[in-house]
Amino acid sequence: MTKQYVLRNTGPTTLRPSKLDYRKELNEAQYQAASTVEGPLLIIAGAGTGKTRTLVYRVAHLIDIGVDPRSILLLTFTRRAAEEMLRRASVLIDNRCSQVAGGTFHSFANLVLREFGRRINLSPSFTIMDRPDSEDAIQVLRTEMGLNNKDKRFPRKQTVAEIFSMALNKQTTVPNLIEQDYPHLYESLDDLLRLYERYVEYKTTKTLVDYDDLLTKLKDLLATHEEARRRLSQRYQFIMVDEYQDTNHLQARIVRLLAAEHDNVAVVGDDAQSIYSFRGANFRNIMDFPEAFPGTQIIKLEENYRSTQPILNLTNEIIQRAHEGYDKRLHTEKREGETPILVQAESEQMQSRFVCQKILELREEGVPLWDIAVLFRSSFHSFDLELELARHNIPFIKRGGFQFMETTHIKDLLAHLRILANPQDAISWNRVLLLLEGVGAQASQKITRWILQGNQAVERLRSFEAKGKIAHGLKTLAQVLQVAAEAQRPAEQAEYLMQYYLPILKRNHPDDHPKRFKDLEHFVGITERYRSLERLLSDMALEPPNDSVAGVLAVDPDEGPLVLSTIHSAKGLEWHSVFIIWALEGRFPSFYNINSEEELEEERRLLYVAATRAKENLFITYPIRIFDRGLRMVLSRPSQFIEGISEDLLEQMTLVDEESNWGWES
DNA sequence: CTTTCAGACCTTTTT
DNA sequence: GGTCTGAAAG
Repeated sequence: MTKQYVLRNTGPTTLRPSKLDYRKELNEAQYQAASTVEGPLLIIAGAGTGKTRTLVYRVAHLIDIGVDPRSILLLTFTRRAAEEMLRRASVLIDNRCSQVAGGTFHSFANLVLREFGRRINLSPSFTIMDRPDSEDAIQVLRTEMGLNNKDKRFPRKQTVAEIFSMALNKQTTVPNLIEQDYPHLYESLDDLLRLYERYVEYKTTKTLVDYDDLLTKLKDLLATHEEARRRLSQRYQFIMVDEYQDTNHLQARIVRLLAAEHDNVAVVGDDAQSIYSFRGANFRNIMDFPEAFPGTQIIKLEENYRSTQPILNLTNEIIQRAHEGYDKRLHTEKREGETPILVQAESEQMQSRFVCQKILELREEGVPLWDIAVLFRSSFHSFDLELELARHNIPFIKRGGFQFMETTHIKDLLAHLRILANPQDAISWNRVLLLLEGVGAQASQKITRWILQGNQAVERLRSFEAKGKIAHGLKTLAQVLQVAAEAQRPAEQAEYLMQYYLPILKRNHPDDHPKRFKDLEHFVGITERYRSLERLLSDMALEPPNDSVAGVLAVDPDEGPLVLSTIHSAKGLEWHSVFIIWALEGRFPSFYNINSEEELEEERRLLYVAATRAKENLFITYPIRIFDRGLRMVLSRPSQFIEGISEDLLEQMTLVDEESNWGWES
């Protein structure tokens, strides 16, 4: 058989004029952004200015002029965003769009490292640790090092994990970070540094990779292996990055290296919508882009197609009060519209009742539930509202905050699967062993060490000498893992392991195991979609299904549910009507983020992002005089971001309780 | 010595 | 609902 050499249609020489008739569909700036395909391009796109639309046309245009879809890389903030854009591009052109490489930086790093990891001594079968996994590892090492039974208090594992991660993402060192942001932990600095060293070593020996490693290792690969860099850069001839204001220096560096061969990079972002600095994101990345890429063309999209003028008047005012000067005033042709409304409620309960009642009214007026969203700063802010919605049988889904993948029982089941995929995964062994009766922290670590000393993990587990209950538990576990390993599909393995896990579930959660069981079944359902266990596990770590199961029981199957979301998870989305609840000083801005000007500015941008999600109606609500148990203080002032805004821009409203008129009744 | 259980405390935002 | 602590139980 003759060997074949595939000639690929990439590079500018094959470009031909586009047949796509998109000139009519885009305004001048959008058209420029979509059709400028070569060289570095910075698109500054205000909220609702058709940024996604522009990117969609850009992808379609590239393919239309003959670019091989496989040589296009579309980096977005979530995988769903990439999928959505490619779906829309497919409608414009054809299915070739599905061959475009797209996803988050982390998922892209995952793919590249599975392919090229060997070059930096990383086994391609590495397991991705999510944040709780990192915390578990830190916990194990801390106990091992005897750091928790000293007289001085050691920071909690979450804090430790956050410090380690932050140091990398903010491009600083642990000592510097402690000095700046955690001065109260200064006395633990030496221990933290030793722990950090152990943590790095631990991950390496166990073939574990955390979120930060994905980016760091990809950067290292590109920076130090010229051959890999050249191959990747030649493979991805046209690179696009969405939400560039929320990338950090590592990601910027990765983009720079990936584009080394051609400089064909288009980044899109809005400095006024940067809301991820807690993750090391820096909106100055946007400003610095032209320096990293000399000859950058800059295009600004300023016409808003989403919101009515009254909504824009308010959002312009909110961002105008920022100290960092964003020279941005969005305008729109959609002049008519309702003035946004500020609602003061007596109590949290009244706030929830108002939102429910108004939602039902909107629905009567013909606004579908799925086109309404309730947004909030922190995920627990919606707890009371969730109860109220349930009372009115209003179906909803909740996004952001604590996820279903992070619940104990799902993580337990997942740990069993992870052992099958990576028998070196000490974190999962530890978790799985702790579930056995009679096994605590000491025993589980001892057994884990024993297992990892050999190659045949399950055999090692069998040969561990134990007595009574423990011995029995280990035998059963070994047997179950062996049988599960022989199953073909991930779903069969998950189902089998779930059966084994059920008695443990009942024992550990006597009160609510039926509810948790439903979650497990739901999870097993998700695994049906996968043929490869490795792929399943990567996806669960990088792009977990992020809708909670709670509100899925829609009353009317034709009508999608109402959306409850943290503002962070609402990024890039839009709704007919938007409620922003808890606009209360201490909650929004969050009490934890009022210590510096930068933090406060980010909170303000967060409100800006939330308010610019609305197309027609915007309600901002707050309950007055609330005792916050967590903060142990009374919150009684509306958010500083909306205080003193003129009534022309934000109409004020107070709630009157119908029942209070019946005072004579009781 | 290790596990288990009861009670106190705290809860930002996410790949 | 989670984590951490201390004390009882194994």
